[in-house]
Amino acid sequence: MENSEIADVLEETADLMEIAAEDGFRVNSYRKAARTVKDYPERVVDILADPARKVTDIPGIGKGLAAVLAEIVDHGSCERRDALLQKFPPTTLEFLKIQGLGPKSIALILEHYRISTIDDLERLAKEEKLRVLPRMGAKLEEKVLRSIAQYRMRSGRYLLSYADSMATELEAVLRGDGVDSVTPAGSFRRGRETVGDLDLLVTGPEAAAALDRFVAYSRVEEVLGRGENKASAKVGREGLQVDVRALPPASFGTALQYFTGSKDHNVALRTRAVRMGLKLSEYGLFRSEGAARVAGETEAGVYEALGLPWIPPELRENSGEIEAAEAGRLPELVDLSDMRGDLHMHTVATDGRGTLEEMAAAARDRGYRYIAITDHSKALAMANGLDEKRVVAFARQVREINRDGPGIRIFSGIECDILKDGAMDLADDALAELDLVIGSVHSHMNQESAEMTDRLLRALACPHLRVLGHPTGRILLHRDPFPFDFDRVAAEAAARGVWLEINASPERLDLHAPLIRAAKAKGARFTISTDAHHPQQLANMRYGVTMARRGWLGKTDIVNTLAAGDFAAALRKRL
DNA sequence: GCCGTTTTCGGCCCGACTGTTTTCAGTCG
Repeated sequence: MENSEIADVLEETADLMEIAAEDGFRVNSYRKAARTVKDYPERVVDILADPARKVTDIPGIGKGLAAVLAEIVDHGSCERRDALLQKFPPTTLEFLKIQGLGPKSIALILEHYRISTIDDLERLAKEEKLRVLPRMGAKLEEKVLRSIAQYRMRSGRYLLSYADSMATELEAVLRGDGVDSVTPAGSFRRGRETVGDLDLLVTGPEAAAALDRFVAYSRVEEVLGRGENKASAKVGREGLQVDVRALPPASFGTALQYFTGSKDHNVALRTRAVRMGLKLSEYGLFRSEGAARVAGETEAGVYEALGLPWIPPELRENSGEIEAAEAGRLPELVDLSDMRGDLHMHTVATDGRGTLEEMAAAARDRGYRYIAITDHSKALAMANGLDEKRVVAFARQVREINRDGPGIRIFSGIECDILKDGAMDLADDALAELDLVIGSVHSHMNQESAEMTDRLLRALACPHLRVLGHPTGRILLHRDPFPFDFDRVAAEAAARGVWLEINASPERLDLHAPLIRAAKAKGARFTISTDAHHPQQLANMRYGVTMARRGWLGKTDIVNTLAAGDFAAALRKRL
């Protein structure tokens, strides 16, 4: 059983407990455990199976949840969940996804009506049967019907790149006379690979007017709320929820800190503030006694007043960053400007849209010193993948181009399929002709964990392999990572000098933060590459850098920050 | 249910907005 499946069961149990009006703090413990388990670099199953290990060493897992984890691993559920499911059928959990309905309202509805599906709920609202319940009225029925329509239309999460373009679009709408700044916050600012909504902070004497422009914007589909200081709306055909807040300059720093989150990071900071005799809210940092303001104008000032250096948003997940900040051991994070080359891209030779020359020119324009052209191998027949003969010809072509001085160093490469049994898709002597071999899994992704682990370990043993491409194979919002023993593979890659790719394609962003940190702990080194299929997609590098930052990586962890000569030297010597 | 530089018991972050109400509970972030 994978950690993500365990996390799902915990999360579902928490939902049920909440509807059953169980103690909120206990519910919170389950939710926290779900998050921790989901991101934990090791499989909980393996820890439970190892008599020398204790799951209670995982933060947030105590005696009670340890027993629950054992139950879940043992038979897919736990006693508490089973009991609650007797009262609340699993389909009623979907009601929580309907905006406007929380656990209290759902419990109330279920108390009065025997319904179990969203369709039932819709019928109740249409027949005006909700308004007879206490604290419910016509407005709520309308809202429920609208939310149900939206629920049926989409998954509720959006790619980081989509939020990015929306933020840019709305910044232009919000700017105007008397608006000093428009700043995105939230999970977007932390660089999460998907976001649920977008938070924009506006300051300036005419910030209220910016709210007016926002709710009147032509691409706003539905206004969810409009108060003095805040407006919320669904924007665009996809219905991304955007919250815009107008702020006074005196509290901009605390507001930016607060709305950037994460929730867990904020809770930890507030707890720290309380211990120091302070109170932190989005309006400022105050003394508990007398309420004198201590900080608030700048984010750095807030952290400073709490005895900490400023913490980069990408690290704010309450996963050790506060402790590291306190000890003066925050990492010096890699920056987009550190990148010297892009090592994974495709051309018209296979399924790319640009020629080799166009890709090289676009890379040169970005200021890169080198690139690797890495088209597909023959197993991807659909993409017209290269066979041995074409590989040899391609390597020769690149040598000739480099002799002509193209203004950027070009390395000949391949994204070679790792076949079902872990063999490489191309013969050794063909691979030996190339400067850079990336190995990637594109097929048979439903193998059992043990089989996939063996497959990857065998691939790592290929002496020509230099990079493991998009290591987990996930496609965001579409395909889960394939299961394998990541720690073992990362350790083996480190031992053999194979670099792990951080694939910057917005649909992949693979590896992601928890795995990057786990791999670094095993001694792994990394590449960040775009997997571009079009010259414009080279710009996606920034998302890959964001993932690396979220994984606490510095410049020295990433080989394509090396100068061209040093990188070429690193290519030649594999351990 | 977790956790401990005030603690093994008693805390656990804080506030805006909405709708349904005549003072506030529920939802949301």
